[in-house]
Amino acid sequence: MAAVTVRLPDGSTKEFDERVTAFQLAESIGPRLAKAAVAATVDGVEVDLGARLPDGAEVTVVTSDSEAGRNVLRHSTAHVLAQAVLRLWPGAHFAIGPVIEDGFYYDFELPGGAHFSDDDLERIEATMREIMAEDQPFVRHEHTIDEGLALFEGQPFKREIIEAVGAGQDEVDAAADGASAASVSTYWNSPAFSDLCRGPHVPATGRLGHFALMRVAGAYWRGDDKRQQLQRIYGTAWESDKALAGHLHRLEEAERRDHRRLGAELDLFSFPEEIGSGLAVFHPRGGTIRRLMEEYSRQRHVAAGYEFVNTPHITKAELFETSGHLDWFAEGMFPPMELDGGHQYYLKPMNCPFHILIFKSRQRSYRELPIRHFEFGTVYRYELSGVVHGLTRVRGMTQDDAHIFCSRQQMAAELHSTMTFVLSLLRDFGLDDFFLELSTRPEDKAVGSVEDWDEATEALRTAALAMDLELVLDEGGGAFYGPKISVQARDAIGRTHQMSTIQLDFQLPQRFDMEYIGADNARHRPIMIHRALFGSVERFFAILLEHYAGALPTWLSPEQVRVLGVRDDHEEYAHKVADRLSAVGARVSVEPADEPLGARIRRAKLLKVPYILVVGDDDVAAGTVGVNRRGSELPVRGVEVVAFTDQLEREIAERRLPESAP
RNA sequence: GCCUGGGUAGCUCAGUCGGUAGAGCAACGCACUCGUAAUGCGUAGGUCAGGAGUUCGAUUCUCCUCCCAGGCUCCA
Repeated sequence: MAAVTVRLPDGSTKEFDERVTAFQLAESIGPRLAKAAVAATVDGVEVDLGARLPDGAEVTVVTSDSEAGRNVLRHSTAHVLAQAVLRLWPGAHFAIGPVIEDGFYYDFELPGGAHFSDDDLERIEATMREIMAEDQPFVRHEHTIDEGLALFEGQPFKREIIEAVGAGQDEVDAAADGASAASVSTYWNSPAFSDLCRGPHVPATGRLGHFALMRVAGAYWRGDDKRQQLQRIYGTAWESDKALAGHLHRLEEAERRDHRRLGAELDLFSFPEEIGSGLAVFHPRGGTIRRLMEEYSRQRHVAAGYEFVNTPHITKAELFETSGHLDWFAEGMFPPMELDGGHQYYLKPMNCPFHILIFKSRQRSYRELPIRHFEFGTVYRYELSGVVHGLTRVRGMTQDDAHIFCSRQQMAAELHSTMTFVLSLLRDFGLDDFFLELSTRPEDKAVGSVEDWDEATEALRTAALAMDLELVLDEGGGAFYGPKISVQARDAIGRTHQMSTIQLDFQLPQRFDMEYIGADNARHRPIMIHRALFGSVERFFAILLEHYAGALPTWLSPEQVRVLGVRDDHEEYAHKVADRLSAVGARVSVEPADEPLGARIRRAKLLKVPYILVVGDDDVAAGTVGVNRRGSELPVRGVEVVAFTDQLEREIAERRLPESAP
């Protein structure tokens, strides 16, 4: 047999006397690599370790500690999950079991309409460990469509996937499940179990084991809410117990930062049941933070040439008929109220039509453009009960909403300055890791000419590219009336959040017959840009809270300094210090000495107050304070009041951010 | 809206195989006057989410509604 040469990622080559498997290649390179190997790529295609390598192939060994390798582990673990469920519930149907971020899931339908309970997860996990102990091989087979259908007799979901392929439909989706136009592939583990799958898989189930089942949930078959609901089990799998523990720890960390938990602990906001789902009230501390966010935003908007407007919360139905909202957004709106002899009034879900009416209140000249109307506009949306979530998905929210009306010639410059403005504002709040997403024309529900869409999309793209940030394309993700750019921010623990949106709109100006008089004395239609930088104040609040784990920068903290006297006869001095700080605009409180100092310090720490000042005999005598700064190990004694006041004043004025994320 | 799991004191939770409930923290009172993350003792606090049904009797079983969590679908 002819010698075989394969090329490795570092550019080197290796020769063999015969066609070796990917695993043999790994072994020939080193035992550690062979041990870590879970799959390989040959000329860019992922294959099993057992695959024989063709001559001249470019081969990469995929190891379990890479993202690709973990995905192989997760996919294989998902198969074991399915096998365990079929072992425990004979006659169960299994649907799909893909890899997702940090884990996997598998969808099932249990016989007799049974459902998984939390206790079942433990049983399933135990059975999975048995299967792993059995070290069953993953053996790949290719089948024709008919063979596949026969093999999955009694498994309607598998057959549906295969049938879709046979009918020449849905090829792309089906390929992911192990089917291509000509054939389907399966992985055989034991006489009792094989699964439709594209692979690759680890060589045997003994290779797995660092996994956990997380939860059960319902999920629609094929994600379609018209179709039946299946039982989904979520799990996670990693290359080692250490990596698994790390993941579980990250989940705990995220839970610790959960804004709903922090909102209660820090006494910021609540959702009284008496008011209704998704409707928040902000307590004094939360209200202070909101006020500070809004005040700073207002200040920046004034400087950026926005004008402030105010509009009501309800309106006659006709306004939303004109805007088109009742055609395409009605299900997102609260039902109408009937008033004034049959007139229907709606709570507003968006502010745009109101701002348009302000534009239209008199004739406009090109000399006025661009006109930028800004409002903290409170809107109400009837979110389905299952989607309401903390402050991030609510039924009543306040948008930092503005609409820019400009000429086509001004559009590019406006987009550019808006983008610059957005990023600058977000950075001032301490978010600095961004990428942009460009959402283009939705195929099925777009209105307006393709030329308009193209022009608008290009204008957005140009503005986005000028920001020198990563730009991701969201094909077909735009609203029906225009394309949009959204700013995505990564927070302190690496999660991404959609923040600002900048949306171009040719439609509403037309629907409302907006116009201005140009230099040519003719009527022209303005372009409209919708933009919200926080998105909603509530949501931005939640993101900031989680980003800082509740320890907001001093300038945003509801209570910046708490002064504690060591004994109650230090209280007079404590108040003197507090007055000095209040005089420079700081938010300060003094707590009486009715508890031991340690307990009072603990309370202040739990509230994440940036500065705790302790004053005792020495301080009264010397005019100093003891400074216990949030995040620092040791307090600093004997700081001159003037020196502390000066540095605090500077820190607030500069809106300084915490030195390191907490 | 759909699926699963929940709702017991202000918070975190225990408990009742159907006989109306308990802890820790918090609150309140008294004592303690203290130098950097929990002082001690005491008191009060619950239509066991709400409603209906079954039952001699329901916080417990059944049904409905509301609210919450995690998903699905949707979305700022």
